[in-house]
Amino acid sequence: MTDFRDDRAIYLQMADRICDDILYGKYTAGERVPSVRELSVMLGVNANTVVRTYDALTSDGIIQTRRGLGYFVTDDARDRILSVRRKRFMEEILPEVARQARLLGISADEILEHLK
Amino acid sequence: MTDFRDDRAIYLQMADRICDDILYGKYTAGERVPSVRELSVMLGVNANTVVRTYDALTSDGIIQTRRGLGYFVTDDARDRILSVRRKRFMEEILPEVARQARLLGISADEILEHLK
DNA sequence: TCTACTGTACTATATAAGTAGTACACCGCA
DNA sequence: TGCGGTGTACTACTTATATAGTACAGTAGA
Repeated sequence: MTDFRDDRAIYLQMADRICDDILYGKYTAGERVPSVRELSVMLGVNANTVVRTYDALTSDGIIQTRRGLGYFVTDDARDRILSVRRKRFMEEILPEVARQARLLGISADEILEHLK
Repeated sequence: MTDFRDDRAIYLQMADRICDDILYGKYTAGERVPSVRELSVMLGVNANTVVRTYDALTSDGIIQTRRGLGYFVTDDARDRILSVRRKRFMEEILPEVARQARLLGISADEILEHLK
């Protein structure tokens, strides 16, 4: 049960990591992701929690299941992730960062300093 | 029960808002914050949830209680909040934003564009 | 003193999240 | 065919959140 935040559901954090890995190129289209039991051991998490993660990713069209074989990355997984992530980044994360910076008296230049 | 995210405990989101209000200057040092029952009605939340929020803020030294009177903003509340927020902003939020931007192919200039 | 507010402390219920374990059906391969 | 790995579907238990309601003690002011 290593390095998971306690302020967010583990199965959602795991889903984000899988998506990160797909963006990084660790898992490519058509490729198989670790099995439920494999990943549960790898991350020290219960198998049912992995199932919840894969269920979520499946309903988002990121992966698809082949009974008896495993879960596989869909062809448009990368595009779907990029689309959702970009939208959230622009419409939620950046505005919140701007608000926090204003509240904390941190200048845009100071922020730019730390973005490299 | 208006505008609370479902990915984080309500009592923690409420605590963040109280801190925001203190930074904004809505509540100043020595000033009284809304009573448990008042705030529960204002936000459409159960009174026990407000108690949890105020318990958390109390143990963080942001507010202090006077039985029969209410909860009051401590003298160093603002400093405490700024300290914690700045640390988290610099060490957690900004690095995560940088990572996301790199992953999504968003340039620093493009980010700076949205920070105003 | 009385009243109306305050914090405080309970009990009870419901749901989500996570863990633990078992069982069964499907698939590829030897 | 049999075996091992796979997804799938359960039950059971625990904890954290959140709600609902009640009760009691401290405080200020009429």
